[in-house]
Amino acid sequence: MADQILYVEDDETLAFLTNDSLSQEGYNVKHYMDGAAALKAFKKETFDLCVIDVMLPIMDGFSLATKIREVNSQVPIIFVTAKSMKEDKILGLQIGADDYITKPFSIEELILKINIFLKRRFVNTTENTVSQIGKFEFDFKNLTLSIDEEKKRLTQREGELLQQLIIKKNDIVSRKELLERVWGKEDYFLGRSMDVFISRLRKHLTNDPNVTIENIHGVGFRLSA
Amino acid sequence: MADQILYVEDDETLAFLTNDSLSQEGYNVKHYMDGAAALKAFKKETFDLCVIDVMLPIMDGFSLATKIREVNSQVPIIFVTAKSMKEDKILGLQIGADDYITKPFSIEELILKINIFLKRRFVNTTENTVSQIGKFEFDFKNLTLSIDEEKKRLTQREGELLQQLIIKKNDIVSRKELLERVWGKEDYFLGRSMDVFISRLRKHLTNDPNVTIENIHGVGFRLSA
DNA sequence: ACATGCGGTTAACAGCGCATTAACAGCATT
DNA sequence: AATGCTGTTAATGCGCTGTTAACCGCATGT
Repeated sequence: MADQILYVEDDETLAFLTNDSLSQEGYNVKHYMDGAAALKAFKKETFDLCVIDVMLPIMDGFSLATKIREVNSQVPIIFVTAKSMKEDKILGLQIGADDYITKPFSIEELILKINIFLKRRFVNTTENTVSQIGKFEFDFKNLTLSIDEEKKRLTQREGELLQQLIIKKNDIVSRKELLERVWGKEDYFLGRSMDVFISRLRKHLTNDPNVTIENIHGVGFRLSA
Repeated sequence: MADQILYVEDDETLAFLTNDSLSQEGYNVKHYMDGAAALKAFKKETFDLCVIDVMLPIMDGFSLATKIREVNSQVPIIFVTAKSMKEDKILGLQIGADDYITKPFSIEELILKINIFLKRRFVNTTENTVSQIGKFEFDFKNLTLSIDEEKKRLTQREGELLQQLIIKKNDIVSRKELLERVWGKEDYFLGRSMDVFISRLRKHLTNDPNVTIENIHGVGFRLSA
């Protein structure tokens, strides 16, 4: 799911360019020409980050930020200031902006700033680590494998290996790839070690006969559900 | 308790001025002339934030940041770059810097950036001072743990550790994360120290058998209720 | 200056978990 | 049939964990 960005800018040419670049970066950008429209949108949808120009018709950027903060005290806000004016910066940051960028700015710099906040948030929020595999529910973060109200605990290695197999569910994963991703390197003994773990995983997965780990001779394994 | 800032800068005049301003702001600034000295200090003491010049003798700012990240993946790092060099910025931010500032910078701007991070951290830890955990009621601010009209007093460290476990109730928290959040950094002895505290917490929590701190071998702990 | 108490750290040891290794049986491919 | 690959179980041993107790620094009180 792409991160949704609220972008408020009245200069149409700049907005078009920025919107384009951010979209190419993989963000879902919603652009508004004035603060009132932006605020209305913010109240209806959820945004992961806001980029707001300070100089705006109808409602200026600071007022908009204040209104946004009333609804949401967490969402990161980045201000775009027309000139380098120290007082404005301070005012904006006190309102609860998290950063600002001065026109003219390079699009790379803006992307960097956006990434900083979205990366940080990603660390804080609980990543979706639960995958469904047949009748099982596997929680990678908590290393649990559940089926029919029964919950098993896996070890770290078991979990990592299962995770790798699930990522390529119904596809073959080569021994080499598994070894590198789970153990970091490959040699003969680690290979045998992995076989032991495959064996244990199979035992863990017996409760749903539709879920199987099959061996592809000389190549690797395939988890199918 | 004043926030402690690690400041690495080889230009003595600039360092003196900055140090002075930050001290007046109420920060406890420790200044080092080179990366090696700074790293040594970082490993010995706890810092709430780092301000690092990129151009340094002996060990450059990026290398220093990398080393710091090995010990502590959480502490905010602000880079000071001599020129506006895009590649360097990107490199620095990928290493795990949280922001950067370009020379020459106004001291107000630096203070603003510092405040953003320290304020943010503050916001995260102060909300929700009373939490319910099983039959217990834990008041983080007052460091009290109550059950059935019986009230126990916890120590500061016990409280912080319990708080971190409660925040991720029913989820695994890694040893690394606990160490960084409660002790500010990680090493072998602090790890053992933490085990002692886990042991003490378990003793405090015996009155409700449904509340347990379980160990996830080689990973961390999980408080379940 | 000397006790006292408190809280956090370090030391020491017991115990256990789990990845690895070994060993052997069975299977696939040639 | 021969060879290499895989499945499984069991043994081994390292490293992680639980716990008690001693220790140390610091603040407070006498």
